[in-house]
Amino acid sequence: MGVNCEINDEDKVMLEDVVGVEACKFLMSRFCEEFPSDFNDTGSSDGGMLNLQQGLCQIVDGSNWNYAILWKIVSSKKDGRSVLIWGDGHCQDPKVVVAGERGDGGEGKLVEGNGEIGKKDEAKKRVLEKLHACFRKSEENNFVATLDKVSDIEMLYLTSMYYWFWLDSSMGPANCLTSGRPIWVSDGSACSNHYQSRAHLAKSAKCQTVVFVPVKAGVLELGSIKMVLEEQNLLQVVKHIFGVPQSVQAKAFPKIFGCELSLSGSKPPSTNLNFAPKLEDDAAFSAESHVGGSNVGAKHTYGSSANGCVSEDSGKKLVSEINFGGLNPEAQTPGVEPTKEELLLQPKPRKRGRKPANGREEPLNHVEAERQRREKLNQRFYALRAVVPNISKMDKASLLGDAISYITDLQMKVKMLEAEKEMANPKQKHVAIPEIDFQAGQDDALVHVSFPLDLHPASTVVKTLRDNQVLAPEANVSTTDNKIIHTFTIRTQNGGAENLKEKLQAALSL
Amino acid sequence: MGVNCEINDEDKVMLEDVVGVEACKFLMSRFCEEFPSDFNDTGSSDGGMLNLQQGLCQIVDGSNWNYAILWKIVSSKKDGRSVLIWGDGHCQDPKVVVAGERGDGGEGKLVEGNGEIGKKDEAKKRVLEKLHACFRKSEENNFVATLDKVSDIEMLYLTSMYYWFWLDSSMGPANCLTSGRPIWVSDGSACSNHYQSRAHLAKSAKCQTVVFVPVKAGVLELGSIKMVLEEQNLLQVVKHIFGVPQSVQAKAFPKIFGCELSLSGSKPPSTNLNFAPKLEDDAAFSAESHVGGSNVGAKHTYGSSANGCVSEDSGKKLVSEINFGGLNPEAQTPGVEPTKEELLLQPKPRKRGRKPANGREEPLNHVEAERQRREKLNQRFYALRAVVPNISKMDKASLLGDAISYITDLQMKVKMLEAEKEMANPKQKHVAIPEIDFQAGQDDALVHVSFPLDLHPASTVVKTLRDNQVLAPEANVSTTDNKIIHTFTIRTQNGGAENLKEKLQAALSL
DNA sequence: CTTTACACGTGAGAC
DNA sequence: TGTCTCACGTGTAAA
Repeated sequence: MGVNCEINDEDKVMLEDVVGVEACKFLMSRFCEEFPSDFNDTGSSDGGMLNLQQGLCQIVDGSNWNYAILWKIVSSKKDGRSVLIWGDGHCQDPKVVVAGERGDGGEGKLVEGNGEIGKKDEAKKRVLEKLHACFRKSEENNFVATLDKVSDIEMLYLTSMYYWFWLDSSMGPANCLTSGRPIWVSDGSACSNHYQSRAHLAKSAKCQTVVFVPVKAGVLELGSIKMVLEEQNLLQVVKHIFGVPQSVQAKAFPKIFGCELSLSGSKPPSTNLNFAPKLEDDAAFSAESHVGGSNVGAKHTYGSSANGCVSEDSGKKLVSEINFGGLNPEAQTPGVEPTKEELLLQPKPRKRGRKPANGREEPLNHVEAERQRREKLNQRFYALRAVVPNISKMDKASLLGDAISYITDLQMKVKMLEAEKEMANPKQKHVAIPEIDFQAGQDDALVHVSFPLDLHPASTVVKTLRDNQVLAPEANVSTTDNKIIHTFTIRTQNGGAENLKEKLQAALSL
Repeated sequence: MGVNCEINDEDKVMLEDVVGVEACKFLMSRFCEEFPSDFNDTGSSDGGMLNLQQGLCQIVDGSNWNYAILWKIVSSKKDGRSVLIWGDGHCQDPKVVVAGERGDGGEGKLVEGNGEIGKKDEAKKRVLEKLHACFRKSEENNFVATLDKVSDIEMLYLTSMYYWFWLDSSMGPANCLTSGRPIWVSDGSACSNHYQSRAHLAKSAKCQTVVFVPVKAGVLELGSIKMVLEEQNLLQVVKHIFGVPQSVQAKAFPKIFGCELSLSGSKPPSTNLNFAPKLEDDAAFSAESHVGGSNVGAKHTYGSSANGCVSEDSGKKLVSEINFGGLNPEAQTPGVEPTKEELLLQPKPRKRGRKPANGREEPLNHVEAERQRREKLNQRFYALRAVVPNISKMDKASLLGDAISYITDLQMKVKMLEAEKEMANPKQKHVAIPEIDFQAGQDDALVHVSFPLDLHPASTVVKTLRDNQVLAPEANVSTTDNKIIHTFTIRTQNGGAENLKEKLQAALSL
């Protein structure tokens, strides 16, 4: 198509309008930066999914999820810095199903396509074309042209294609990877924090739930416009399909260990100072040594980044970072034996980054369990907040109160509606036909059936005729296969019946 | 009436049936005990409400409350023991409004009275008459005879009239008085605990909320069949109308102080032992000295009976004992000066029953405030539990999850029902009359109106006729004022139309 | 024994 | 400044 990769002011305004100011800024900066082309694909080097697309479909199709994106972790050949890039994805929203892959673009399958493409859709398409032109090599075919209509979910999904992240964020996929723990957010406003610059797109798409799961190749992102509650089951499935990250923690981010340490004790400043020397050792250890096969990363799961690194952000309260099945064996099964490698490499520091209070090991898991319990509970609170409208105040008690009155309101509403329904339905066939008179003659019979006028479908006709002083006390009814035809023979001679046809039609169309 | 005050076995069975086994037992025991007639009316001695009834009406009428009872505290002239007796009350349920006062019985105003008095109502009336005969002096007129129908709420209310309590209970009005704190329970099952032997009556009346508020003259009890959430506003109003108790704590119940102490520290047993000696002093102090005018009772509010005395009862979790406006000035305004009397009488023990951690006073109120916050939150949880059906597990997280899915379910239900309603209503008048044919002649016109058979009220008739191989392709319709009469002339000669009348009636009554 | 859920006292941030 | 809410670590009790 005739779209070049220069972005003029007009383009920028359109871009800002469609993807939001932040995303525009982000994408412009990405455009200015050199695209990281010198990265090793660390994920696929040791046997990643043969067919990512298949796995993604398995997760998304027929589920509540509207899209899945696999952010692939790759590391620079030069300095070893890691970056998350678009690996693959799958999108499915109520109306449109699109599957896209980075290499060959994507094929848009249109389920519903009315010819009318709104102004906004046109803008979306132009933005996608522009992005494609700017970020993709020219030999890649432009799949955008094949799309008729771009839903908001699709827009979020397709724009994400041009994203890539350094692992320096305390939010979103990067944080998921560095913390090594899944992030499950099912509150719209909290989602925004994790969509970061994609927040505007996510909001437009009405995304209510976003989940990041650390997997072997990087991070799997799932999004839904529904509110999907935290579900360990799904995490297990994801783990099964996409594998578990070998070494969860990032290779060169001692910062997060610092963060983890800073929240270890109940008084962060002092304990942080006390444990600072150990931090360096540990960071060096995990930066250099890959202990293959065993879950060394589990050692770092105690310090939740939701409590540490994100601490200055108000969004911390809205985030649940849950434990990931068997990913954290120490927390799940506390008495587990450390592996040989662990014993070899760390003979002394049994629990890093966390003061065991009195030297004994037991309360540690207790603390962690309690932390998780709290997080789960909070997650439910945020979820509740999402489904209850008219929250008076933001505190929990008010929320519960509002939820209760909302529920009782709904119950009443349902009761009333159902009562109405019950009243309406049988009345039509029951109350409407109370009077039947059967006069049997010799060879024939007369059946009189009497209906209340109001409930009779012909009532509007009769009433309209009466309103116009037209007398039609009698009518003939003939029944065909599936129709009943009332034939009213009326006198129109004494005037007042002008435009009667129009009046009837008007009355009937009400 | 011809009801004597002897209770035979038959009476007892009826009594048990109507008021429940417990209430029957309680009332029988009360009947055997001598009614406390030698009590001082401590409440009215220092200027109680001039017109209690007025205040009770003010609280109940037009509100969600179905009844209000003022339990008056009176103390024995002999031994100083206190008892709560029926002071006054006001009852208002959806159907019946009754106001009763102890002295002159009560006047029953019947709003709705259909002449049909059921067997159960008869039993209720007989029970009330029996109770009246047993407990009231003969000169009091029997108001029961004036009642036509006794609702369950009324039954609870009227039976309560014959109740009186020693202050030795950890539940209900007695506990409210001894603890000096309002009790607000808006969970049906938890209500039972506080209704004590009246539980069966309360359950029959479907009482969902019961509130006890300590007031000047004793304890105000409010009950509602609705779930009414804790509301400080109401407590303030009650306080304003009925006044604040002068000396909240009971005169001779060191037991509750012991209870209060037992829960003071985080390790009940040890602290309880440590503070046991002090207990005796304090108990003696408050038993002997009436410090008029100041809120000495506030000293005792830390030990909440909901946490202490009731501890072995599972109902403890279902009870909220909340702070009562200015009733607990220390908790509300921490820096308040102790009164002279307090300083004189207790020079040393600053905060009884609670170790101030580090000697400073500030965290104490903090602790209390937090306690209240927790209780409030829990109260909401129990309330939520009450309105959400199908609770899978009893823990909070599951409760919230269930509530959320219940809400979404309800929302969907409402949406569907409303959609159905929208679909059904216009369809009846809109889709049913799509075809109208107007043939205007010279002096007359023919109006053909055609309906789908299924939506026509006469369809059952037509179908029934068809099913019986009766041909009636034509019928005559005549319209009267508010009826439409279809007259079908049918041939019945070729048989198969036997019992046609019955068949028609059967089809129409479906 | 472990697991799980809860309430408590406490420090901290928000207003 | 106090007041209110929250999250945290801890003790405890039931499963």
